[in-house]
Amino acid sequence: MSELRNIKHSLPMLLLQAREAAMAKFRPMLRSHGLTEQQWRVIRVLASVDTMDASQLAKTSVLLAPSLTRILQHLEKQDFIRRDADATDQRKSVLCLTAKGQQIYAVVGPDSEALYKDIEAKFSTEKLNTLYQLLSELNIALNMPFED
Amino acid sequence: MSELRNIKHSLPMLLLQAREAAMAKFRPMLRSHGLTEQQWRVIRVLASVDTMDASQLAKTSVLLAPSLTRILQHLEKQDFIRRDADATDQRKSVLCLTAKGQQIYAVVGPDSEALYKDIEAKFSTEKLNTLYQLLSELNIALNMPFED
DNA sequence: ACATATCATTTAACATGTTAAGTATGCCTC
DNA sequence: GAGGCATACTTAACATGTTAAATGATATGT
Repeated sequence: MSELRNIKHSLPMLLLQAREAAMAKFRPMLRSHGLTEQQWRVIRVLASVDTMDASQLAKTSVLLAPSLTRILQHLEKQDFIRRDADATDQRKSVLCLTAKGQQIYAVVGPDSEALYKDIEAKFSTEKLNTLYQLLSELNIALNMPFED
Repeated sequence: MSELRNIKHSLPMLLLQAREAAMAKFRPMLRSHGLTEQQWRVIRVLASVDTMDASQLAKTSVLLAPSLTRILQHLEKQDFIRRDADATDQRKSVLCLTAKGQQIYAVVGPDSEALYKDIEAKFSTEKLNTLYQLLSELNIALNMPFED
């Protein structure tokens, strides 16, 4: 009935579908551990760094600040993370995993890794590497300040 | 502090970041027309087909059924869409754009197309085509029933 | 026809996404 | 050192994401 760009050639739609396909098995796995996808992202980032302030954590885990606020409240209540005041800037919260947080990371990590391996088994390593490269380049290109 | 897969090599994370980058300018544009990203997806799909039932609409616009239910209620209240009963199956709703729906599609469409052109200007057509191809292949590969 | 399973959609409940506004702290300059 | 601006969150309000369960209609087997 209409022209315009076919939805199959819409980059955001293809990215969305691809992500859904890639995540499909992750969510049930995480749910079986009582975690959401986003909570796991936060735990995973904190597991890789010892300590991080909330702003950086939001960027690294690709969450907006209001979402992160709620997720941290949740994780703190469950004793997976701890927040300390920054010594030199009272505005900042410094987050880290508790022992319990490190423990669940150790439990969920292998399940997560296994699912990544499944993906790699279904799609050639070469194509996957090309895809990584292109997505990285796209991220850089689109974040260029031209025409902003 | 820990090993495991670097978050920069996580396919779902790269796809999420790429999508965020690609969508960044779309949301403010759509908002200026009073639409959300998801509402626009529904309108756009309906504009391309005359008529579609809700299940197909959900698949095509990459929305889960409960989300689509709410979005359709919203769009119906604003008189952008109309729902009719399916003649042969009372369970189905058949959706279509109203005149007002077609009108907003005609208004927003060009703005949307302009933003796609911006993306294409920042990333070579060749790379974009490779990316489309790889994403399509990934979608197919990941939806294979092996190991399900 | 009847029981049963399946399908299409909706509702419910809770978590997150998104934008705007609020609060508190730090920085900077006059 | 008071005002003004920026930064680091937090809150609020509404929309969507996600899973489970409910509802109603249809297909299927006996």
